[in-house]
Amino acid sequence: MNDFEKLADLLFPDIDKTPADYEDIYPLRNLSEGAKVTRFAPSPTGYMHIGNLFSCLIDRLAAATEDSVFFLRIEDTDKKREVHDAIDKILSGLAAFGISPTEGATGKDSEKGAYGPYKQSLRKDIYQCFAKDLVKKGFAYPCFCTEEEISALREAQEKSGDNPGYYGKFAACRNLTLSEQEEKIKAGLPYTVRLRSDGDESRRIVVEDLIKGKIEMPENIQDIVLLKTDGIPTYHFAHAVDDHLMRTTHVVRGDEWISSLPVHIQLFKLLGYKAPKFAHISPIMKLDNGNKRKLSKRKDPEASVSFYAEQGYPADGVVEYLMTLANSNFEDWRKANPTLDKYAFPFSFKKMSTSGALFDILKLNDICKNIISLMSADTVYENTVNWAKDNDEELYNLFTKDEAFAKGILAIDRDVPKPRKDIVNWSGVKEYVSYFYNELFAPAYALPENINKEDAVKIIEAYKTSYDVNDEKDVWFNKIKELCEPLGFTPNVKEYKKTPELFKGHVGDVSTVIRVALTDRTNTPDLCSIMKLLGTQEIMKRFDSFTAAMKG
RNA sequence: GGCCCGGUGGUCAAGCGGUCAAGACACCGCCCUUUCACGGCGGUAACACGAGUUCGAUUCUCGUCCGGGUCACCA
Repeated sequence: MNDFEKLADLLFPDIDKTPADYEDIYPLRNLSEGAKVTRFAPSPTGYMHIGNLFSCLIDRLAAATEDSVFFLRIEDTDKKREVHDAIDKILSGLAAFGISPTEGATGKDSEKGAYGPYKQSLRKDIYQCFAKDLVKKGFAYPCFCTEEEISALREAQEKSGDNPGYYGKFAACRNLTLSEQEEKIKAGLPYTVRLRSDGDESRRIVVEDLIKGKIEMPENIQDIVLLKTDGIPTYHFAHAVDDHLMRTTHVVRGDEWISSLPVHIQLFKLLGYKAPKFAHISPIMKLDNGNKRKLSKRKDPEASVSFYAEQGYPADGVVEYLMTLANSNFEDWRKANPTLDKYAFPFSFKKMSTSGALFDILKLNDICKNIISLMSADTVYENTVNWAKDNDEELYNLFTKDEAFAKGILAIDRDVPKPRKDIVNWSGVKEYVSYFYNELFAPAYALPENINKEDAVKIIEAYKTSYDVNDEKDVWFNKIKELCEPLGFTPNVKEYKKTPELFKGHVGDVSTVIRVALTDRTNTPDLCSIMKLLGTQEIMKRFDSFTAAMKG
């Protein structure tokens, strides 16, 4: 037994499995040609960033074939940041956007799949086994430096102009003798397990990134921490071990990870495994004082996926917007296939942008408008009620009190070849329907400048006598036209445009008066439909209030 | 500062040595029209800069500038 082997046993006396054992426990997956294994691996902080959703969506999109695997792994290696029901939050967050992993964590203490456990905190023995193996081979060693010593080292390096870090001649614990190590361990000193880097700064690694293309960087020379003092691995080590054992084929992650690629490549090499393919995605940015920056958890509410739920954005709209950011040809595809499932879209890593896109809420709005315009009134109703239940009690009560009435409002100019696109999100529904409900209707009656109050009163008084709620649209409109001439208006818009000096206005102005009297707006959807919904009694009541207000 | 990545209209972006430099959102105008919306038609607007390579550069190379990321016992 050599010194490395003795050290390994000293460090990990209880670990008796070998990496080969785990090879047998987690065999190669039986995948057909073209199938991929992707994973979403968040840390359970209880917060889901729009960028998390984005990369998760890419994972889902990449794992498109029938037997592809898309699993959820919980990276709970930092106990300081862990939040209580974070896993359920992640799961319900994904579910809200219609994404469900095919394997991995399914709840706080549950999971499915043969490559688990999928919670890193449950895999301690596995990491230690691989760490032990590395120690045995001389690729890792215990480091007894304290945090104070490490930060003192960094300060000294900053002063001397050396690159900061624990490496080469600065790696104090790198060349401890076995007896020195043994002494410290027996004294109970806490230690981390560090990589004994065999990297050489003058050599370069080359990675063919699926999105960015060829990435070339100097080899890693840092003796990075593999296992923290509590025996739990750092991200780097867990990533290499897990993604190998779980047989991940494609690692999709934010491009802030590119800088640690040399470490990861080195780890896979030292462990003796083939590295997966990498796809590093650009962050979603925002313009701030003329500068681009990543959407920030602290400063930007729209950075959190919960923002979109609170605002009542349809989940599909958010996902489809993200898809246009992923592959801009998605828009064309959607136009050509308006009803196909979005996951039928032929996603391509190559078509992903290499630079960070600015988040454009206007574009999101447009996509959502289109999606909602294609929904049936019933669907819009259901979604609005669901949203209002948690976010707008007044709207919820109004809508559920008379379901048919609410659906009637939403049905106006819907289910036609060219539906209206007024609704961007469910929080906007209230404003859209407000004049239908007396609880929300507080008219100020702002008439357009070209119509005076006296004429307005005359129009309404005349119209009151002829209106019949049973009139169909053409009869209804003819009655409004008939109002025109006796009052000095013309039913003929073209005639008015030719000789405006002969008239007080045209039929459009007359309708506007009726519209204002009834809705206090100059712009609304089809007035005839609105009036049928309001009913004769309410109409007459509103006409009276209007004329009273005009006279008073 | 070291190391990476990036830079086409206001935004998202096609492009991959020869194009009048697509399209979408936003904006403006016109048409349709009882209002608004929808829809249709049209418009304003871009290859960061400087050298090279080439008959020819948005496209290839180098440099400059600008932006972003990263340099933890966080992921």
